[in-house]
Amino acid sequence: MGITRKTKAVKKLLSLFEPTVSAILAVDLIAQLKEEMNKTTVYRILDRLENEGVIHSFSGSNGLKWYAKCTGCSSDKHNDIHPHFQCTSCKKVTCLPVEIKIPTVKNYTIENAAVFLVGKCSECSS
Amino acid sequence: MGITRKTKAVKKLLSLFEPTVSAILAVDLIAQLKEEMNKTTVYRILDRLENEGVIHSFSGSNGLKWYAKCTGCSSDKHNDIHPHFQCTSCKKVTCLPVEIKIPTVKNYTIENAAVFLVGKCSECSS
DNA sequence: AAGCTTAATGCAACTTTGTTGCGGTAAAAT
DNA sequence: ATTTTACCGCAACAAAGTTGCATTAAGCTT
Repeated sequence: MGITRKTKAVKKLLSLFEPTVSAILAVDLIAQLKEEMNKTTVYRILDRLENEGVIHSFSGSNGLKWYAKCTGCSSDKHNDIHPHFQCTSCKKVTCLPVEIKIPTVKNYTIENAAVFLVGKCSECSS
Repeated sequence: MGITRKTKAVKKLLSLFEPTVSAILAVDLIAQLKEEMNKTTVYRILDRLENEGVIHSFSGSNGLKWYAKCTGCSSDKHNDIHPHFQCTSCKKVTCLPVEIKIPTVKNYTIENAAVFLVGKCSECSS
């Protein structure tokens, strides 16, 4: 199976998620870490961390992959049914700590929901 | 500016959206039309039709682009704040005619929402 | 119906994101 | 210290989508 070791690369990558509640584009991570590690390594570490419930991923409206820290996730269950919000001004994406009410729809059994919201954050709307 | 002409290619492409309420992957359209038109043409027609409010697009959880017929859209305003649903069995994606209640979140002005639901459709859950 | 104007198309080459295979490296375990 | 095995870098690849440019064909005009 494989156990994720806390290598330098893993620690470095995790540190980038620390100072912020924002999500980060996989592509941006790769650009930011270009001097320190290979893009293949970045993708593989992200995969592993996601499987362990440390981070979670989602797709933005343009199809690019975002990653963000998890709160209360494990390898068994990903607790990422919260909306993700992107500000049209600063382009930042954040996880909103809001409970999403999944609608019940006749003839459909809904098991999961991904909600991507777009608008203005408080810093940009002032 | 450019006006979309009803060429053979456009008619053919539109006909594929007629018999169904399902969304179609751009990639599948290209594969299906391989003998009749170039993939560049497919992408360009899809772009034009979306700008005119005839179809709308969204990204699936894997980042691939889906297209579906619009109901009540114009070039000015896209009325696509409805959830999209993908069945985990048959993989089909459909537009759900349900009003989504966009949550109000402190410090955020929400202007648009993309909701992607996953589960089982009625045909597959029986 | 012939000619003209311009949108639409095909093709090839390219860009970007993400993946895979494999040889080499380094972290743990013994 | 040696062995085991996870991890990493590199290069090559794959797939989705875009761009430039020459050619074709709609739709007007007359």
